[in-house]
Parts: sequence; structure tokens; C-alpha cells
Amino acid sequence: MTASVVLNGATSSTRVSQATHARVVEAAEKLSYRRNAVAHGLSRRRMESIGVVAAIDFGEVNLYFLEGLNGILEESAVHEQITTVYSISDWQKDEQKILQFCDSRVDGMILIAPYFTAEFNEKLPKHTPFVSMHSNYILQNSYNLSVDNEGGAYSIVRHLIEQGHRRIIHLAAPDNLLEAQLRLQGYRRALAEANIAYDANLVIAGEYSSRSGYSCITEMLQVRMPQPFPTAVFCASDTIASGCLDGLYNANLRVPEDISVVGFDDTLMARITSPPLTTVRQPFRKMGRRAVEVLIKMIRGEIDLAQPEQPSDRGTPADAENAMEIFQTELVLRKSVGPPKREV
Amino acid sequence: MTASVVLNGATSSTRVSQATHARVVEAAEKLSYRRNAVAHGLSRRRMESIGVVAAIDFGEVNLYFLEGLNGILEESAVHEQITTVYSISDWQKDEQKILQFCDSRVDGMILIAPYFTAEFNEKLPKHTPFVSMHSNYILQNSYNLSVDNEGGAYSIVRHLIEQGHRRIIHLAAPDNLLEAQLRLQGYRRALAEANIAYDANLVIAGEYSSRSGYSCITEMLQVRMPQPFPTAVFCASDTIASGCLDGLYNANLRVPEDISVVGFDDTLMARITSPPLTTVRQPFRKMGRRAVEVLIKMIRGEIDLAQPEQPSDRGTPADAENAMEIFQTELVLRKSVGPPKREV
DNA sequence: TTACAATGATTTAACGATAAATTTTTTCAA
DNA sequence: TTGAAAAAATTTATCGTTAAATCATTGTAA
Repeated sequence: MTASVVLNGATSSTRVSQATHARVVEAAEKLSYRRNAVAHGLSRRRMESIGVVAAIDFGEVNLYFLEGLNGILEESAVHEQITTVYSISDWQKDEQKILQFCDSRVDGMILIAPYFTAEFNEKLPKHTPFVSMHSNYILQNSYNLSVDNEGGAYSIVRHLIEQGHRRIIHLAAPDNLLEAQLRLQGYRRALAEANIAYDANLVIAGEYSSRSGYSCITEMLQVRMPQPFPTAVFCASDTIASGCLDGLYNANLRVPEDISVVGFDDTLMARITSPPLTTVRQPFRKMGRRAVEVLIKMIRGEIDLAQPEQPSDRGTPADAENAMEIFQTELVLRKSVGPPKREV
Repeated sequence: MTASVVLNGATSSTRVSQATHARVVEAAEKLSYRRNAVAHGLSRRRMESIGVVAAIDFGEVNLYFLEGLNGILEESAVHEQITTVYSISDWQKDEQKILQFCDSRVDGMILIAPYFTAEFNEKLPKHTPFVSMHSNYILQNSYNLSVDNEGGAYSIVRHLIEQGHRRIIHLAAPDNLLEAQLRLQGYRRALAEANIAYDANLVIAGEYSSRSGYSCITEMLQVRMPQPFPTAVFCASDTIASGCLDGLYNANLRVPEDISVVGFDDTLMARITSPPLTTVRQPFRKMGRRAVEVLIKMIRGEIDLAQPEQPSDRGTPADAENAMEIFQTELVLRKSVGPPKREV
């Protein structure tokens, strides 16, 4: 007990004299004592650690995830929180696994790009605070951090239009993803605003991978062969765009001279493709940091989602809307966009 | 107790009847009981979790780290181990932090590319098993997984020589790193074997970043201006190579027509530069998996480094050499190498 | 019937740290 | 010198789980 007070600063009523204090410190030094975090956690009912659940694709390095993770690690280091990464392969298949992770090893969880059903949402343990990032479903009883997908898509398509493009392909993400739907909406809004008719033939949905980008653009060029020939491609992610670039290269189309290409995300990928991609920056790192900030507040009980309304005399009532934050995107101009080529 | 036996399979002498068993299961279901991993860990003195310490550069995404981490996550999922990532910014400055991580929250540690002094090595807690990957120092009382840096460098430089190159720049890594020294040695061995005199003027040491690659190649071209003009560059990493490619592009040198470039690592980077890099593949993922395998054996006491020699009658004595495994590299041929250009 | 398994249920102690309560010792004013 | 407050030291109970021991049934063979 004395040791606990001296070395770990336990807040007991125990008092200890200078002499004893010194003796304890000395003994601890000699034995190179180190507090057992597990026992400490059990006693305090707080492990000072947070969990991150993410579907890291085992087959391919997931840059998207890593940028967010870096933000999380950064911020949790500041708060002296230990970060545990729970890696799953599929949100649907691994539901049981996710529940298992909530075993009081961590005090709260950050879910990166979860893909939930409302039923599963119900099953999440009530005592664990959750923060979601890039969720495809607005989680109940959780704090959601999202990005303005619609606005981001709108702004980059608008940028293409401002450069003179009017025939713009969209290599979309899987259309069961809310994110993908919003990006498509942004694309359509920009077109509508410029009085460009929406042509479903120019939109093709694949998945988030460069392989998919490659095959979709190839199908577009070789099978669909839209007329008049498009002068730009809006890809739903940088990864898709990188595959798209390969496909265009194979088709002997130069970027941006013959055709312009833009991505979405601004991961490392966008900087190292050739040409580097004009894209929409998602503030992954910032969101990761914010996720930790919010989660810690939830753990400390400073944010209570179950109690959306505060006593009326408190001024600004924290309402249910606060359980969601939307981050703005930013247009990043690089070299993959040029003016449209005159008709071939 | 009964619940513990029924639900968690505790190996107590406690016996439970069919009826009680059913009642417990039902109650657990109703309460959606989930074992408290912390209490379990305290009692069993095993958390079923491993820690990974890595210096993730906060400023830039670290692909190198991620590939290894993916292997680790993959394998630890197989063994139902929880993986905690401890991120530090500097191995020297954060020594205290590293010691703090050994707080029995994890049963063992994997160190990715640690940079240790012998004194610090001494301070590592004896009760925690350590496995190092890509260490720049052979850790005592730990299991070291390394890659054949010398051989890898040798093979790729030899490949350049076989293509006809004789004037080969080496953009080296920081020379306080064992790894960098070994790669330089491999470079020299390949040259020596082909009777090419070593020219210190062609070697320039920077650090592992594309910025450094850019500035080193630029200095080489604009300041040192070696004669006869080199026809190839051996970069100590893919990241360096990517910067080098930029520098060459700026200098209006085409790769591989005017000059060939090779890297080391075969991270994602090597696949997406333009042209894609011929490089040396490090089996990151495999090493990550192996690290977990070894660590788990150490935790279970199946590998005991303190006891390198087994009783003589046991056949193959596990000797101290077993505390180290060296992985072979593999040459990956892509598009960044061509025959040397005739003298300009 | 007694004895003795076999079976089921309950209790105790431990993991290491902590909070609070209790006991012991010291200090100092009356 | 006494006595009460202050300081120091010690004890007890708890966190949730587990291992082993003890206790209480039941059934079965002699």
C-alpha cells in the first residue's frame, strides 16, 4: 500500500514519512519495480487505453487506414493512452469478433470506416464508448466523424468543369456505400449546376482498388466507348485513380494532355503517381486526432450521448446533432488536370 | 466459479451438472456476459496479447513499417493474440517510454527496426520476451530477425553490372546504421567481383526519405559531377529512389534510357513510381508473421534464450546462434533498369 | 446398514494494485 | 504527566477471474 502511494500516487488516506518514502523509492529502484498495468486497471476500472478497429485489407497495404491511424497514435500518445489495433477482414463476417474486442481491455473504441447494420449497432455493449470515422452508417449511441463527401466530389468536378470539361467519366466506389452515393451526388450536382446532362453511361461502379480502377477504365474505353469522347475522369479514390492512370497509359492516352484524371483522398498515392494527382484531401490525420479527443471525453463522461439534452439553464444544449462532426475537404491541385483536348 | 468453468472453460476441480450448466449459459446470454479480459489476465498472468514498438515517422507515412505490421496482425489474429502498437518517435530519446511499455499489459514485444545501445539493452526487463525485426544491433536476450542486407545489395548491384553498368552511384542510408553499412558492403563486393574500382565520389549518404534522395542525386549531378558520367544509381531504399527519380526527371534524364535506377525494400512505393522500380524485396510480411510465431514460443517458454545449451543427450543443441534468423531477399525486376547509354 | 466412491456445489486464497478504515506512534499544548 | 490531535503505519475489502480445497449430496457394493 505504502509503495502504491509513493510510486504510483494512489489517492489513499495512507500517509508516509520522508524516511519511508525514501526507502520505498530505493527498494523500487533496486528491484526495478514497474507497476502492473493490468492489476492497476482492474482496480481502477480504467485501462488508459483505446482500441482501434479497422478492416485492413490483408492483401494490399491500406494507406487510407494508415493516415488515420497515425493521427490516432499521435493524439493518444499526448494523452498517454495505449493504442491497440484490432484488425478485422470484414465488418459483416467479423461481427462476433468485434463484440469480443469489447472485453474491458480498452476503455473505448474508434471504428475506422465501419460498415454496420442497425441490428448490429444494437448489440454493441452500452458501457463502451464508440467513435466512428468515415462510417457508412450513422451509428447510434456513438460519436460519428465524417467527411463532406458530397461537397468534396462537387468541388473537384466543378474544378474540372471550370477547366472546360463537359464529358466526365466517374469511376465510382461500390454503390452500397453511403460514401460512394454521396460522391456520386456531388458529381451530379456539379454537372447539374453547369447544365450538363447526366449520362449514366459515363458512370461505372467498381471497388476501392487500383485493379478495379484499371478494369473499369478499360471497360469504359474498350466496351462502352462513349461518344463524344470524355475528356476527364473523376475517380472515387486515389487508389482507383492510380489503376485508371495505368489503364490510360496502356491505351496510349496521355494525362493530362489527352485526358484529365482526378482522385479523392489525397493519400500518399496521389503524390507519387505520375503525373501526381489533382485530388480532394480528406483530413485523415486531423480526424484521427479528433477521434481520440472525443473518445477520451466520452470515457471521462464529459460527453454523454444518452443524455443529449442538458438542463435548460445551461445555455447551449448539447443536442443529438453533436454526436456527428463533418470535416471539410480541400481541393489539392497537382498535374493530372489540363484543359480538354479538342475533339479527336 | 461455476460460471467461470462453464463459460470460460477454467480448469478448476469444480464440477457442474447439465442443469446448472444450462442455467449459467442462459443467464450469461440474458446478461450478455463477456469475460473481463483484464481480470482474466491478472489471474492467469497472461494477457494473450503482444506489443509492437515502432518508430513511425509522424511526418510521413511509413510503408516499410506497415508491411511488417500487416504480417504481425495477420499471424497474431491466427493465434488469437491482441496486438498493441506502441509508437515512438525516436529510439534514443524514448528509451524511458519503451521501458514503461513493459507493464505486463502484453506478454511479449516485437521491436521493429530498433536502434539500441548495449547499455539500454541491459535495462530491458528480463521477464519480457523480445523479438526484434530489422535491428541495427544484435539484441542480447532477444530473438533477432534480420534480412540479408549485404547479399541483397550485392545481388542488385551485380544485376546492374550484368546489364553493362560500371559507373554506379550509391545513394546510401545513414552510415551509423548497420543496415546501411551492410548494403554498402554488398555494393562494394559486387564491384570488386567485377574488377570495378570503388569510387568514393559516387557514394553519398543521406537518410531514408524521398526528400533526401532528391537532394542527394541533385548534389551528385550538380556539385560532384563525376566523370565518366554514371549510368546507374543504386538507392538504399525505394523511398530514396522515388526522390532520386524526381531529381533525375528535373535534370531531364530519362529512366531507364539515360540512367538506370534501383531501390531496396519493394514496398508499395516501388510498384507505383514511374517507371516502376527494379528493387530488392524484403519479405516484410513473412518476417512479421515469423516474429509473432517466435514470440509466442518464447512466451510459452518453448524457446529459452537464457538456456542456449540443452542437455547434451538431446541431439541438436539449441545454441546462441538460434537467437537470430536471416531472411533472404529477392530481386524484383521492373522497368527502371536498362542497358547503359553510350557515353554522352 | 456401513463404507466409500462418484458427483455436484461451495469456499478459500490468490493475481497486484487501490481506497478507506483502523490501529499505532509521535508530537505538543494544557 | 496527561490527553487529544497529527502523523505514520497497518489492515481490510475490493476489482473479476481462476485453481484448488473443502463440503454436501447421492449412488452402489459389501
